[in-house]
Amino acid sequence: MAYWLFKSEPDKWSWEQQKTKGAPEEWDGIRNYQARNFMRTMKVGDLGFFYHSNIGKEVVGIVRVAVEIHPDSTTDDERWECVDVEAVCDVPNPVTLADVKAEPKLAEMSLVTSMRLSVQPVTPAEWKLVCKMGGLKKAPVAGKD
DNA sequence: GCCAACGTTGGC
DNA sequence: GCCAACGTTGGC
Repeated sequence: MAYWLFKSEPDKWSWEQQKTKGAPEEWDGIRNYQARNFMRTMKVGDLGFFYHSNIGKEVVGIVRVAVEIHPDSTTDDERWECVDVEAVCDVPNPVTLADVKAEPKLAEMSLVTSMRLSVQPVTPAEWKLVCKMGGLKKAPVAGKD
């Protein structure tokens, strides 16, 4: 079981839309091999941060992988695949990019080191710390319902 | 809105 | 298989 971070521009697909959906939604539109390769390794029950890029630049919620890798329905190009994710809970105090950069323990986070990667892995230590910074009393654990 | 970083494409 | 040109992402 693993932890991830999913980036979305909120004017394209926001956390509010994800929550309103209330059901698994395709994480489609990924056109980057590295990001796709990470999605290929995801398992049902893996958890991820929902990050708003451009507007907000902050971690606003937590999602769960609900459906493993399958073709991206928004393209006929068979190279592009995606997973489905569903909203789990809010991050009560959104953790901004500035917050992450200001925390030495998070200096190695992909969010900082691989700025343009839209789907990226998060280590268990990073997961716990960002959950704590976000005001969650207990960090959700991947693989549990 | 600008521009730096970086991934992808295509000519050779 | 190199590398210049180009396109996109995303912070500022």
